[in-house]
Amino acid sequence: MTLRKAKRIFTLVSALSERRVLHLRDAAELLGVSEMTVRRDVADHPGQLASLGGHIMAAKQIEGEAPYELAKAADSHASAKRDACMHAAAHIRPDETIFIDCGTTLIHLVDLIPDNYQITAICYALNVADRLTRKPNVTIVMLGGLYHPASASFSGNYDLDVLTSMGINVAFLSASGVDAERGATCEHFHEAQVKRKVISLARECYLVVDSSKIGKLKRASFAPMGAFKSMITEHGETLTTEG
Amino acid sequence: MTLRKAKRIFTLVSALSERRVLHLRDAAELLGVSEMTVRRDVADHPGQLASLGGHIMAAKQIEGEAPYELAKAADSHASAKRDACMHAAAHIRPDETIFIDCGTTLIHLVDLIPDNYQITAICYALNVADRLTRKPNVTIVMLGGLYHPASASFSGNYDLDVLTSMGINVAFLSASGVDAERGATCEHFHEAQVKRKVISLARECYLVVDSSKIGKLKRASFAPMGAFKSMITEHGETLTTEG
DNA sequence: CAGAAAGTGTTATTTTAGTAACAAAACTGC
DNA sequence: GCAGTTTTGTTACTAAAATAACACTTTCTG
Repeated sequence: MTLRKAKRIFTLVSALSERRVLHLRDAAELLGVSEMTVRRDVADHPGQLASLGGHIMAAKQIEGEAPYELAKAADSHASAKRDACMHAAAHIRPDETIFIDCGTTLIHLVDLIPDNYQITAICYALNVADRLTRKPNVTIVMLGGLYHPASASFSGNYDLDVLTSMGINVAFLSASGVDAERGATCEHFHEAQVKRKVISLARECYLVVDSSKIGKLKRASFAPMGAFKSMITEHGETLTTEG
Repeated sequence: MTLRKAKRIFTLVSALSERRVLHLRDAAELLGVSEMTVRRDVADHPGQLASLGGHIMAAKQIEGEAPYELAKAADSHASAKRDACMHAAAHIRPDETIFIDCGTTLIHLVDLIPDNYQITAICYALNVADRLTRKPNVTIVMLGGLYHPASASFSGNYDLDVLTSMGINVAFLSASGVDAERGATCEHFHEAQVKRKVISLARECYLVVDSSKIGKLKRASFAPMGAFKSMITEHGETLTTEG
């Protein structure tokens, strides 16, 4: 690839980081080349650029496998997750502080926060934070640390202190495995650490999962079922036995 | 709007949360209506859905004013910022730990990190973190805290301790104002706090700005020019007088 | 229940996007 | 500088998308 062409690609990618879509016509003008050349440039860089109905955009924006690695399995049971979150949303109340767990399940819950609710939301996953920024009246508190691509989440001891200094009204937790005997489990140990801390601090905890998780057991255990006020799936809310 | 139509919109929005784009044809089939009706549905809900060359997608995905408020002024001096970052990129070395400041300038620097470099990157802005996740060999450390939409950055006292425990080889700082006498300044006080801490810890600090910032003075002062090894603009590197 | 209004599907038409083929220009290594 | 290659632009063509017009159906209203 020539230097000139590489420069064009770079200019395009840069332009797309500002304006999300660019019409072929405008791109051609921007680069000072013909539309055909832009088409060819885009076709030669399927990893970075994509063309869609005369417009070009960043490939990541349209390829399913989005910003985070976790997108791989994201779509599985998506509608069940969404339905579960619709039930969970009933526990979101204005002027309260909520905790939103990582994973792909609770993303849907963020979308369901009413725009007029004044909410403080605590999270520790990049995809959750990103989604929260679109809510006009939500104050976001993020727990930082080392990034884990598998769950787009962060881990760090320092931030657990932040949690202690906050009053959490409602915590929405997700899990990769739910077992009546052995409780809720997840894949990553650093997540379990955060979950446990949150559960110990929050006034109400809800486990939000799609029903495919029931009966599964994963490596990192973080809570017995009794720790939750209820388990919420696409079928509705189930009070946990301990009450 | 009829209930039927509302249901269709919901189905569409849901489908788009899984697959990012949906062809008109597929959408029509999914909804069991004609393509024309889908077109009309999309046209009637400009806030949620958008059509682009025969494909429909979530409006937010293509509307410029994206995830962060800072997108508003993002494009001003974009090419100058990019050029400045190309000069700054010369100071990125493999196997080192770098700090990347918030703002729209250093986003370009992230794009310029070579894919084969094993880098640890510390940041405290959502847009920077998001961009960093696309780099295959970068370990990300994020400083969390309270989210500030204006700069997409986080602030919190807790996280400054994380910095102390890390060895920072190179810090890339940005600024909204650069004044030979009064040094580097920015808009937000919480940013200045982080910047100061980083400058006190890093082995090498570079100020990366486009030249439009020179001569300007903003509210929050964070360092004299001598604190930086050099100032890098689109015109290249300028050694600061103190050396 | 009649009439109006809104919603939907079909067809025809215009516009735009995608493709292919070839010629012109620019770059490459002698 | 010259043969060969690559890159780019132009044109003509094909496929697809956007629009408009109209007929038909459903829903709403009094």
